[in-house]
Amino acid sequence: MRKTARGSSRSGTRKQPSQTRSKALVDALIQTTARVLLRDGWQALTTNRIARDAGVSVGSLYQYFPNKEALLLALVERLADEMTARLMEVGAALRDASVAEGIVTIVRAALDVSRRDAPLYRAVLVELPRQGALELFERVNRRLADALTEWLVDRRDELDVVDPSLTAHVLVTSLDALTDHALLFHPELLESPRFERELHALVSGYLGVRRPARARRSVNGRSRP
Amino acid sequence: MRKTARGSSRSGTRKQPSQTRSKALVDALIQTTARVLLRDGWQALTTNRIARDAGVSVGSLYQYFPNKEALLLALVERLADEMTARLMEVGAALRDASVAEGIVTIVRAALDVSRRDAPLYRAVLVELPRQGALELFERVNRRLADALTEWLVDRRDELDVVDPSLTAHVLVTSLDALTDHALLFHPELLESPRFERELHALVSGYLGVRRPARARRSVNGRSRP
Amino acid sequence: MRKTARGSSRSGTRKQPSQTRSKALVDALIQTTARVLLRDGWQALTTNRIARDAGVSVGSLYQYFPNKEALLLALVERLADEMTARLMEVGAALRDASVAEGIVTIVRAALDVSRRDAPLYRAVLVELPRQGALELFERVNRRLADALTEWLVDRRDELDVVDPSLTAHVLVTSLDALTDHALLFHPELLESPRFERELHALVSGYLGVRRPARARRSVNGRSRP
Amino acid sequence: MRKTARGSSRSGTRKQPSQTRSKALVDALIQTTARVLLRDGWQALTTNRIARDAGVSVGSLYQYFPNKEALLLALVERLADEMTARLMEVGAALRDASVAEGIVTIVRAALDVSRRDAPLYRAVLVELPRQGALELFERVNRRLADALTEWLVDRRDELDVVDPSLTAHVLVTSLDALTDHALLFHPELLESPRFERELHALVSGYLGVRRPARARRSVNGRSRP
DNA sequence: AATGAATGAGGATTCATTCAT
DNA sequence: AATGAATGAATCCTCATTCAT
Repeated sequence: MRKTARGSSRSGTRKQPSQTRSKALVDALIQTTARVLLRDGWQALTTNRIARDAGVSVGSLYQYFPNKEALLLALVERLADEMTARLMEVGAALRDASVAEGIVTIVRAALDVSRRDAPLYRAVLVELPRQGALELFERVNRRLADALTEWLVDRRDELDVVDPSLTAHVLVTSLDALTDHALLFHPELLESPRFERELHALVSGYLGVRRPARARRSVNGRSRP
Repeated sequence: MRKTARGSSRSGTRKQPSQTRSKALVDALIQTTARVLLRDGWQALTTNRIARDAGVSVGSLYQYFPNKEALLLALVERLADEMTARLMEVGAALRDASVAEGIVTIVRAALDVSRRDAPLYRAVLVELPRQGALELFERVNRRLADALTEWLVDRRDELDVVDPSLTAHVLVTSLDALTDHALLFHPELLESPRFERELHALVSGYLGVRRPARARRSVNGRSRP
Repeated sequence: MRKTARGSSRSGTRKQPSQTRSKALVDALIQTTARVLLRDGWQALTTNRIARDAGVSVGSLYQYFPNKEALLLALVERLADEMTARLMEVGAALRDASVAEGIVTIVRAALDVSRRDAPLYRAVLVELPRQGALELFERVNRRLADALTEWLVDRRDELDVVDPSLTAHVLVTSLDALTDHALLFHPELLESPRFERELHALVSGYLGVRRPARARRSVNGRSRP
Repeated sequence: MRKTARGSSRSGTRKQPSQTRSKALVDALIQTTARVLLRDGWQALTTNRIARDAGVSVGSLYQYFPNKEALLLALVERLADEMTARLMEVGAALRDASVAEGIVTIVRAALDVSRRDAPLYRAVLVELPRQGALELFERVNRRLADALTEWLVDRRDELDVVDPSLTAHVLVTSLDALTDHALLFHPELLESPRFERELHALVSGYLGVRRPARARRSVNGRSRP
């Protein structure tokens, strides 16, 4: 029967790669998927091509992924996991940060996450049409928002924040949306200090942290008289 | 031959639909494309299906569009044009608006544009994997940014703005990114006053306009009467 | 979606071949299916092979048959139709036949139907694993049984028949089963007078028509003293 | 490689399962084959599935069966063997049976054999497309025919039989064909006394044994006391 | 200009079979 | 002997595109 996938879970791997060998195979397949996507784009991304490039047979691919979609999802999942891991560090760094330091940390984190694996992340955002992928990235943001909320609560006195949870959400969403947007349409911005400065200003302004007028450009400077 | 288009121009209509009949046909095809995309999704969006639903033959479709991609692009183009038209009105309304009024206008415009044709816009964002489409939407933003730049220049005295063009760009990008993001992941936000309020706060803060009510502890704000 | 056939009827042709051209194509495909099945057997019966041998593209095949199964069913249907047509003639010939003539007619009909297209019929019986096919052949038998029932009723006085309908059914089923069996395991029997004679004896005996003892072999002879 | 078996003997087990363990394994595989065929049909009948359900590895399956076909054949063989065993008893019972008893015995035997394992037997008949299988069942019939021939010869005086061997063959073939047919198309008949009565009438008529009760108008029958 | 039947390369997926461990 | 991961040829079916009418 060609028509219906009879695999078990329909999304997710077909069998838990407990053995080392299997793990390596799954890894190779996901990485090859990324590579092919980057090198030759969406239309070159066929299961046969992936398998061949990964140095295995199609049969092996289907031993570990019930169908093509599952493989794609695994790629996205992996990307999301890496982002989450990096954001966990940000959360830790945030704990003892002053307001000024915190803002810098957050802005920098947003940029870093986008910069890292930027081309792949971009390809995934642009080329993969699937819904499920987007939800995974949402989860990543939720993680960061939680860490940020905590930080905002701790600095309630110094900041113009009424609802920390909402504010955190808006901040994360904004930064995510802005960096994603930059990644898609103005990749060069991700490397531009000017862009970082503007993000800084946006966050500062939103949080009610004003630097002296006419001195906006000194991001991190001690206020001049 | 599937992958390689041997048609002439590769993007844009194959012939200018000068006759009324042709124009109507092109319209019907684009609208049908939208309808099919909305009703049955990306997978159902085949040229044969579109032609049939539009009441014409595939041959006719290919008389006016060199290939499928061109048809998709035409749909996106039409959407972008409608947005631009609406933003032109915003630009006009902006001319004589005070700072406070302007901010409201801009925020509202961003939301309105996303809300209008939200399902179709969403479908296009989520389902169409093509690169070209995104660039079209960029053009729309550029239009708004220009109008906004002018407005910022005129109100230079009242605002904490050094580089109006850059500020306009960041504002437009932010709002666009935020509303797109909301459209994709939290459609309900587009209808929520809370979301509008936060966008408002973001813009105000970024422009250095403090709203007194909320300024529990305005670090450096000069409260205005 | 590759998995589910989205064709309309799932069994039967995808579109009514109203045009002459289409009819010819459908015919060619069915005949080619038969030819391939006969020449190279079940495993050679792939859609691509059939299309190629029929001198058309696979695409065309799928224009007229929603899937492989439908094509196979069409072949069986055609065979069943031809049998039915031939049996209609038998029904007519039966009307005015005497008891003795009728028995000869029926036995001969059973053999004729099996002999005609015997190899194809055999291939279909042996090789096509599908259920639906079998039901079609059942319909054919029902037709013959009806004609036979009428005949039995008309000759009630001369025959040892209590329930004509049941008797007709048993007769038809027996003859069908016996000839099918012969077709499958002893094809040579279909051409053997001996076999015909035995069928004759079976039917005669079942109907209570006894020929003089020790003279059983004279099938059609006028009884000798 | 799918189509071409490169195994040694092509039919029959690869090695004689001399050890108990091996015997058990072969048994398990055949039984599992039957179970899968019954539960999930022809399509689910893959070697991997069979092995898994039987609790062994595919490798082990191929240790004892050179290819899939051999396994299927073994299943059919087992079924045929069981039938043969049962028919041996019939042959014994026949020895001392009177004409009337013998007819009852034979008819009943035909029905019994079909009824036993009816679902599996049916599945094998309907679903297994292989040629070889059918020949096995032929062997079974030959066995019964031999026993029947002997019986006919012994009762030559009481019966209107010229060629016992041929008559036996026709009888066995008829009964087999009729019960198989019933199994496939009217399974309920196998349990119906009416059907048994008709088979009885068929055999009696064929053998020239008239039942007085029904002989409303026996054309030429010599009524026996 | 319009039609829509025809095309056919290409894609996802299966499964009998092998062979290194 | 047993395992089961790996193989890959082969299958069914799709759909963008063409072109004879």
